[in-house]
Parts: sequence; structure tokens; C-alpha cells
Amino acid sequence: MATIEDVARSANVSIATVSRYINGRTLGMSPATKERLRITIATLGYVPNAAARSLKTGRSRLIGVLIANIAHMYWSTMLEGIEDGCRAMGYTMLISSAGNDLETQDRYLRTLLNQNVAGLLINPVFADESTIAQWAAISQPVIMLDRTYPALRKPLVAIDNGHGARLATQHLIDYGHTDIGLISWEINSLSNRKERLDGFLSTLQESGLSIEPDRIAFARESWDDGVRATREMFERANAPTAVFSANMELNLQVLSGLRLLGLRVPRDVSVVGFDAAPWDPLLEPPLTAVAGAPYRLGKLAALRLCRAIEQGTTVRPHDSRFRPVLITRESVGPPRPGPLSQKPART
Amino acid sequence: MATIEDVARSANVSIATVSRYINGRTLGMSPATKERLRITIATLGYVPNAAARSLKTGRSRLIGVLIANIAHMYWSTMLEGIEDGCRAMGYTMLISSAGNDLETQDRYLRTLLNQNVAGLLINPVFADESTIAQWAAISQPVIMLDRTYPALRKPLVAIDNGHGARLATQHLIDYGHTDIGLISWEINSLSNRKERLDGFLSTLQESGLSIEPDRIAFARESWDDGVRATREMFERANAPTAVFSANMELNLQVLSGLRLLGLRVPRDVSVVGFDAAPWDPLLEPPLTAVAGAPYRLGKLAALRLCRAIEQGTTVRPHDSRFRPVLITRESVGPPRPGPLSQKPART
DNA sequence: ATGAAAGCGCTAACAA
DNA sequence: TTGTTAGCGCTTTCAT
Repeated sequence: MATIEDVARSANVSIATVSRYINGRTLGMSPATKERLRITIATLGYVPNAAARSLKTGRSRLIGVLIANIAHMYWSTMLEGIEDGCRAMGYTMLISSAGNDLETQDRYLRTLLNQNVAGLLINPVFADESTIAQWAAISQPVIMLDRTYPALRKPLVAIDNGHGARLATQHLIDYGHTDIGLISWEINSLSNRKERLDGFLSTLQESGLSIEPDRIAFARESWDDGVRATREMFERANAPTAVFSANMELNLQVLSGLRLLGLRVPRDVSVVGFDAAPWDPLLEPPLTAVAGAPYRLGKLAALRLCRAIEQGTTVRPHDSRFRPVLITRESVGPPRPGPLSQKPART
Repeated sequence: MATIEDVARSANVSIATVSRYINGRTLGMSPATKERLRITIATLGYVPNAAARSLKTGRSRLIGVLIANIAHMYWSTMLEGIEDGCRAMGYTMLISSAGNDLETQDRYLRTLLNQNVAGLLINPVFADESTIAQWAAISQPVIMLDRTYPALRKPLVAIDNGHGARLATQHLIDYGHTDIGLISWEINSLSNRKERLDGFLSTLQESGLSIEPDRIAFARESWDDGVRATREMFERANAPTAVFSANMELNLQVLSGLRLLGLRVPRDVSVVGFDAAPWDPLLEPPLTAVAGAPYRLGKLAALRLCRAIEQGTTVRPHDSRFRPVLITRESVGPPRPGPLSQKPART
């Protein structure tokens, strides 16, 4: 591996000149020198040693990405966006996925800090107050991804969850539904779930529709508890005629739960999902859903963070909210007159 | 941030002693010193600076993960495994996703090397010979993930694709199918796709079944080209009575394509997929599929790599192959007697 | 059982 | 316009 000294010797200049050159401080450098360096560096295949740089400057070109759980399509798509954003700015991302565990996320944060990351993108797990306080104290620029804690004064890049929930709910109302259910993952103080719930509730209210506790269900975060929740809701006498499913994983589970009950979508029940997935058009029936925009979210967050790093070291404190859009496919129809006739369930 | 010097001063020892302590070289260190250091380090919240370490030693505790395309469930699950493996060994992963582009992957490799990674996990994009030669020349330990090039002499961690394909095909044969199709992504010299195709072909041959070109289709890597391929295959007069779908994304597309044709699974057509996904039980019908084991694959690869790094710097050259297993659900049944009666297609 | 000191490759004063 | 030089925090001989 060639070092800065090799380059300097080869090009007959001092290492300071080389350093200036590779850092773009060529303000009054003779064209001859520049050209010579360009060639020498190319010939030697020289790449600056990131560790030495980081040691010297206390900064690195590393972006720490701390996410709650990587094993979701939503997140891998977001990471693609982050990756592209970082690359555009010449940064590399260090990803840590915490498996939804606070302690793990905490340890990872330390590791990342220890790697001298220049900035952090955090999709927080559910945390206690002392952890939140700790995050608030991070000196590097930080942007929260997708969700945050209201108490934490860090900028957030997310979609407008409230708006998305309104879009979904209103769509159902427009089709004539008055009995609308919600299936979500458990709510806690993490902003996004709460916002979706609130959007749902207030849209109902504004249309003068009643809110029945039986028609709001919370499932555990898994690949099957949403099926249970769906079945329970639709086995009741006061089952709704339409449901709003609050995230990508749940969308599949709701559809499956309905199918298990022998209910047809949209003939018997209408469904609108959140977080449009690439496979939505392939489902039975193709799913109408609010499109979150994970790729764009990730890219914007990365770009904002890198820009903040380049400039001072503070991210402008405003949040960035994307307006989601409703993608209409075939899972919504008018409410079915009369009571739900459940065919014998499949299981 | 506390440095080694702060610790040394606080504990009244030299920095050399501190260094020995944090690196576990406490062979003949007085218990008193050890205890004093333990406490001091804890009090100060000292964490060694990774950059300084890496600069000095030329090694780091970073594992570079170079993958072709992160935006797949299969890969995010694999990353979870890698993450856990790395963590268990005290390493941090640096992930780069190349968006299936060779040049991008190449640039990322350079960046990773530049970060002084201690080892590399590579899921290669389709590459030319000179790139392959370049990979072969990497001095750090490297393990190939999921697929590789036969010519490249690097150890591979993957599932036994041939065995998986046999399992799937044989399952269909056992049900009495004699006309079996395959839908795969385009084949190139990347090992895994070829292996699945070969497994399929040889199982057919061993049962004396004919191989018809019309029943083997290759789709472009996308979220919809598999739908087209499926429709084309099943619109033909010699459509098979069963299909083997060769990967996670294709599974959904094949099911969708069949549905669009008005064909019922498994009544009209049986389907067995590859790469069991968490949503398989939620599909219509719940999918019978060969379970790849991305999490275990990732974890094992990380473990093997870290172990190699700790010891010498060469990975033992053998490949690790997981035997996949067939998960039986509801998408396979006996072949339907008589010609396929296609109901009017949905679109 | 512990310490002193050199130096990893680089940046950023400061000098010239 | 370019060069000299002091460290960044750590590991590792070599002494003691």
C-alpha cells in the first residue's frame, strides 16, 4: 500500500503538498505540480489511509446507521437510499441493526462512536428516558429516521404518517364505509405509530363516524400475530366492513387472516395498507396502499446529514416530512350490504 | 473522550500497562494493577480509539460486507446473521450494497480496503475475468457469500442449491407430476442459479422425464418480469402441471401470474418455491418451498471469517454448504387430469 | 511486573 | 507556491 510519502517522493514534492492536493486545497498550486500529482497518484494506486486521517482530524468519513431491525423490506430499501446518499457525498456507512433490543442498540452506539463516525442516522428502538437523554447528548450531528421521541430535540426525516393515515381512512370513507377498523402494531411513544393512529382517529371523527374499541387492534411485532388480531376482529358481531392495516408486514397478515375466515376482499371487506411494498401488485387481491417512500427518505436523510457534517457540525433542526400518496389497486370496494356471511374458515 | 493517557495517569501506571490490560495481555500483571485499571477504565468510560489502533497495527476490527443488492428480504436476513456473528466475535460490519452494478461494487471494494477492513464477505455481482482476478488477489481473508465463481479460489458459504432443487423437483414428481416447469432468473456463471437449474434438470432426467425448452423460462431480475414469464409458459398448449420457482421474489410473481390466468393453485397447477420467506404462510395458497437459511448462512460466514482473522490470516479453503429442507404447505397437489381450463384471465 | 520511546500515515500550523 | 514539523492515540520492542 502506497503512503503519502511514497507519492511525495515519486512526485518530488513534500507530503504537505500531496496532502493539500488530495484534500482539494489546490487554490494556488502550480498546474505542473497538480498534473504531476494526478499522474503519480494514479500510477501508484494511492488511496489515503482512513485510519490515519481519522486519528489526526478526529473526524472520519463514516456515517453510523443505527437501526432497530434490519430484517424488513422497508428497511433494506431505506438503506439503499442511505447508501446512495452517502456515496454521492463520499461517505461510507457503518450499519448496526439492534434486533429491536435497547441494550444492543446502546452497545452499538458506543461502538459507532468509538469508530469516530462523523454523524449518525438513528431509527430508535423503544427506549427509556435516560437513553433518550444520552442520545440528546451526542456531539456529532444526528438525524432520526422514520420515527423519534417527541422529547428528543433532534431533526427527523420521515413520512407524514398522519397524512398517510388520513388518506387511507378517507379513501375508505369515500367508498361509503362507515364501519372501519384499524390493525396496528402496539403503540408506544415512538412517533410514527402514534401518528398513524391519530390520523385514523381524527379522520373518523371529522366524518362523524363512531370509534369503537373493538375495531382497533394491536398486534405484537411478528409475522403472524396480525393474523390473530384480524381474525378476532372479524369474528365479532360488530366486525367492520373495511380495515386500515398500518404497516408492510401487517398488510400481508390482514389479507391472510381475512382469507382464513373465508372473507373475500374487497367483496366482503375492503383493505387499505400502509408502506406500499414491491409485492403489493402481486397479492390477492392487488393491494391498495399508502406508499411510504423508504428509498427517498433514506437518501434525503443521508444527504442532509453529510451536508451538515461538511458545513458546521449542526444539523438544521427542522424535520423533513414526505407526503405519502395513495396507490389505488383492487383491495377496496363499496361496503357489502347486510351482515358478513362467513364461509367456513380454512383453519 | 478519555484517552489511554488519561487512564494511565488516573491509575498511576504507564500507558504501556494500560495497553496490555485492554488487550488482554495480563499474563503476569499484579492483581492490584488489574483491579485498579478495571475501575479506572469504568469510571472514565474509556474506550480505545479504533482509528489509532488501526493506524498502528494495520489491522482493524472491521468486516467489510460487499453485497450485490441489499433490497431483498433474503439479504437483510442474511445481514442479521452476519451482524450477530460479527458481534459475537467483537467485530463491526461495514456494509456496501452495489445495486447489482460491477463498477459500483468495485469502487466499494476499494473504499472498504481503504478502511483497513480485517476481512471481507462478498456476494458478488456478475463480473468479468479481470475483476475476478482482482478479487483473488485481495490479501485479507475473504469468504464468498451465497454464490461465487468457480474460477475464484475463495471459500464459499452457501446452501446446497443442487440439493434444494432436487428436493423441490422430486416433491413434485412424488405427487405424480410428469410435466414440470422451471422459472428462474437469468443464468450466468454465478454459481447458485446454475446449481439450481442443474439440480432441477438432473432430477427430471433421473426420473426419465423429458425436458422441454418451453417449460424452462428465465426472467429478468425485477418484481414483475416473472409474472410475464409465467403467463407465457402457461398460455402455451404444452403448459406443465407444476412449476418450480427458483427464488423468493419469483415465488410471488409465479403465484400472481397463475392467478392472472385464472389458474388455481394447487388444483390446476402445483408450485414449489425456493428461499422460504417469512410471508410464505400468508400467501394464497400458503407456499410449499425449499427453505434457504440466510440467517444461519450469514452467521456462519461471519464466524468463520472472524476466526480466520484471529488466527493466521488465511481462511481454510473449504466451502460450507447448508442442506436446505422442504417446507410443505398447500401449494402442491396431484396433477389435474385433462387439459388446463383457463378461466377468463383477470387482465 | 512495568516503563520509555519510536512511529503507524496523515493534517495543519507555521515558515520560507 | 511549497516545505518542515508536531502531534493525533495507540502498540510494541527494548529496557529495567
